[in-house]
Amino acid sequence: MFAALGDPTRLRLVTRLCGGPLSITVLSEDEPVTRQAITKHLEALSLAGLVRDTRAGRERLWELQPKRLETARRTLEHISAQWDDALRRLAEYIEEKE
Amino acid sequence: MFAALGDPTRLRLVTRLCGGPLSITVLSEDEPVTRQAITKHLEALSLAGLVRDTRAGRERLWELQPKRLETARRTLEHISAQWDDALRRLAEYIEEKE
DNA sequence: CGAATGTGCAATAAAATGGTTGCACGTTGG
DNA sequence: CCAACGTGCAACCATTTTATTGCACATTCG
Repeated sequence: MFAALGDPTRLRLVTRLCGGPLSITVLSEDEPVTRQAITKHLEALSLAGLVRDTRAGRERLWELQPKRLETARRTLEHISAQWDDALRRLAEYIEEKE
Repeated sequence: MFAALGDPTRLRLVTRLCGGPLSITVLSEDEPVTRQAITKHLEALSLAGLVRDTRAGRERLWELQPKRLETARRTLEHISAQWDDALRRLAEYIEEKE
């Protein structure tokens, strides 16, 4: 999932989808790459569980699926917390030594 | 930075560094790839501002630099928040319509 | 109906990525 | 001192990723 958000184009797509569902063509308009490239990026995001698509006539609408964002956030929090612990232990160790 | 955390080996390195600074050789011992590969991963993490290195004699110690993790977390929070807003607006819109 | 629109699929090309080997160089400890 | 250890650097290879082009298919609207 971090890999999915790691591409600048995909991160941009995610932020644009914050405003609500959009079609492939609309998403392509403000990007410097072709529609097909955008499709592949959306499929990558879908594989990571970050977005999902709905068919509406001849359009394919993509929308955010923010549950996975929560898990990513928790992972980062976990790492931060562990690091804080490590720092605390290190401080205690130094104090003990002196 | 999401790209930096996107590689499984690098994410593993980050979690291992939660316990405190470690040298390249030590980090390589539990990984299936060569020391040089680990070096490249550490440099990628360094470029993203996630870790930093200190020289200690002939060793090079790497440690976490968790400030950037905070900004990443905030980014995810921001995206989640925007999405919540969008959902709320959508709900209001539908209600208004009926 | 027929043209325009929105999309899907396949082949391909170019670039980035992840990994390796081989060797050189500084540091440390007996 | 010198052998072992920890690291740096460069060349190189394979795979994956990113993006393109060309064409086909379905849907909508005048």
